[in-house]
Amino acid sequence: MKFDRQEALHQATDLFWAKGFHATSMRTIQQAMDMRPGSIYASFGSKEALFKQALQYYAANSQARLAACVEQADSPLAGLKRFITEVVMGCDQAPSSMCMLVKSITELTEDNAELLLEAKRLLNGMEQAFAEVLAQAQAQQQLSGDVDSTRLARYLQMQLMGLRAYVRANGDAKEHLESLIDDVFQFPQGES
Amino acid sequence: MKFDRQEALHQATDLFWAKGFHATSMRTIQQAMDMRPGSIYASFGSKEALFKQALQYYAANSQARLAACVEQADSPLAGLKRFITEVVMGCDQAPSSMCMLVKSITELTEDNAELLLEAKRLLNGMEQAFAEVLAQAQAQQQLSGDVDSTRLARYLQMQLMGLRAYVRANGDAKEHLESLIDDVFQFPQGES
DNA sequence: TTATGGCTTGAACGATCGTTCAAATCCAGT
DNA sequence: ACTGGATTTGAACGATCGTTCAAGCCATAA
Repeated sequence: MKFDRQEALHQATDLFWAKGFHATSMRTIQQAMDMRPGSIYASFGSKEALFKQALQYYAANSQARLAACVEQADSPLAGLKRFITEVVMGCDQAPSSMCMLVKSITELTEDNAELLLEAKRLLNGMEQAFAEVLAQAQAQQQLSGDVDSTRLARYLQMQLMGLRAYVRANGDAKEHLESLIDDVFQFPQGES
Repeated sequence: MKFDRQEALHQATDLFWAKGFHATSMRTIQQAMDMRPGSIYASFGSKEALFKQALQYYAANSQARLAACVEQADSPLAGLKRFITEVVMGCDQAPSSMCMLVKSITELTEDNAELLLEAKRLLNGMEQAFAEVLAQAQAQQQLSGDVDSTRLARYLQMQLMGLRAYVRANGDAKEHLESLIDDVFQFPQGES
């Protein structure tokens, strides 16, 4: 039976996502992966390197899910809304209700500067993906071309961060989520 | 020279705030407090107990600063806006740009259930303080009485979470902060 | 069957973790 | 100056941390 690198990385990602970088020990990772330390270090290098690859794995997955939503839906905007709804409504079944990238940026300091930078970089990639979908919506006249799609994406990202953090802090807010999502999708039209 | 419990707790709070619970070791706390382990354990009990008291110290401070803003300002709403502006604009000089309560709720899991619960409880207290200020504004007819001040406070808290998390993830967003704060203060007037 | 080369194993390393406690120190009351 | 109780000290504990590596295992080629 050959060792499945992808599956092992998936297990590590879920663990890191749930417990964070510092609270996850290599011993629990060894258990979750069903691998011995030597093999893990041969495949992934170190705990930091493994975490970095987990971040990348997570980000790639997220972007793929956004792309799938947009492709399946009738319009870019409907796809985006569906993605956000799925993320927010389903986040109590995920390893953590928070985005793993945001959670990592929250936890990490300059003591792990490289990991912090990578998480920021990947989160920026998500924001750009949002911006591209919004630009698509503008190209199809589903959204006014007056507003800057980059600024809209930034606004959207901030709202999503607030939403998920709030759910994490106060889980019984699920009753209000749909109306909050509707609020978020009434984009601000003001200048600046 | 008598040992200053308040000052020691302040140092510990800033350290926990900056680095989080798991990444802060008792040894660095001993250094920051300039105290030996025996004294710390005699005064605070354990690392968990110390962290809990740090959370309470932080929350009390935050509520006091909100109260001071409201008292100094011309109106409750102006005070609230001033508080939020101060928090958001000054958060790059604080130990962390994130609220310590939110950061703790993000980091902690059921492995430290008691700390997680306490952080949620204290954050809820902040939300209630917001709601009280908003109710004051309604009583003075500065804000429409049609909307539920509790719901408005929840919305405000979520926006503030998003704002600070976004600043943490993308520090060069400060140019957009004022307009974002203005957006936040155009409360949603829709039903439920 | 045997030799070879790469992968897996798990005991063990030094460092650091949170925590304890006997000894040293301090200070108020006589 | 002396004493007694409270406080402070810092060495040391067992546990666990991330990591290493010699030894064992197994599939393939001769």
